[in-house]
Amino acid sequence: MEAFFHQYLQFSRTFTKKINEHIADLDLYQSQWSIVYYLQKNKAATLVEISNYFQVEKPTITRTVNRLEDRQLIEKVASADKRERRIQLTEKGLDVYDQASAVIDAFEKQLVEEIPKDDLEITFRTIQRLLFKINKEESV
Amino acid sequence: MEAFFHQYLQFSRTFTKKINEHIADLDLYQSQWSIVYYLQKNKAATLVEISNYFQVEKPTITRTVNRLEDRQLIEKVASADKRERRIQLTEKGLDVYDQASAVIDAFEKQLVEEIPKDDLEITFRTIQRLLFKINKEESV
DNA sequence: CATATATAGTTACCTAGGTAACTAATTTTC
DNA sequence: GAAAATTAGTTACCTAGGTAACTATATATG
Repeated sequence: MEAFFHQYLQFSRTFTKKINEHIADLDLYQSQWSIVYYLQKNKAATLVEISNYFQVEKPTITRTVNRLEDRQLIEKVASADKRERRIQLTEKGLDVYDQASAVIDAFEKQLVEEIPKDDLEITFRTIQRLLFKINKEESV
Repeated sequence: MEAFFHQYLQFSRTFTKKINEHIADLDLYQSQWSIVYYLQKNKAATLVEISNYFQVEKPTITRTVNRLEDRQLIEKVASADKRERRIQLTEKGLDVYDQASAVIDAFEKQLVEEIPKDDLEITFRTIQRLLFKINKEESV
């Protein structure tokens, strides 16, 4: 079973690295892209919503969002709750989304193109089950 | 297809986090564990051998190996080639291996126990194919 | 054999994940 | 309605991935 998880992490590292290479022209990184992607799909969101969606801790999200804000890819949205930091894509952010989206879609499609649909579905479902199981684990 | 890779990375993050929690008592981290594991299986190795095996860049390996050396879990092995830094586990390192190995084996087994063997095999093979494909990608 | 090239490893610095401890605002509870 | 508890986000600092540029040694080549 060691080999299974070893290989799993191997692909994860390589995949992230390649995504980074593909969007380097846009001065974007994979983790930044994932937030841009989320904001395009969800229009506006708080940091906690993003944190929950990706199951990534808040400080990590804070930092990445700050970088997107520095680059003016996102902007603040008014909110009744003063604790919240609600954000959305700017015009520039949408533009970057469009460009990155094309590159990444092509990359991902090309990656899976020769793999049988059934195998991909089983793989997806298996990872889903692993994810469900690992999330049920009590925190040690 | 976005969902596929999104979920893939999700599990990867959570898995690493849980491994870290499980071996925190041993003052070990997942990446340190992976090198300890490699050295137990391969007796002695150079940093380049480790770097190639995990497909992780040399500076990352240097740093992690330094931490293992600081903790006296590894030691230098004589080498004819003066450029090389050949290392192996110390007694203490072997002891930590035994302890971590037990914890991690149990964790991984429990994670996959309810998943059909066939599904795991297909998943393994599919990731293997993805890995092969992504490694063939010319560097952008 | 002297020079050029390749290889092993390190240093400096970037992004990205984590935890712990904190502030400020909101919600619950008494 | 005041005090307590919860929630949103930040700061500081840890490990872990990356690239670029470097040193030192070993190997190839003319």
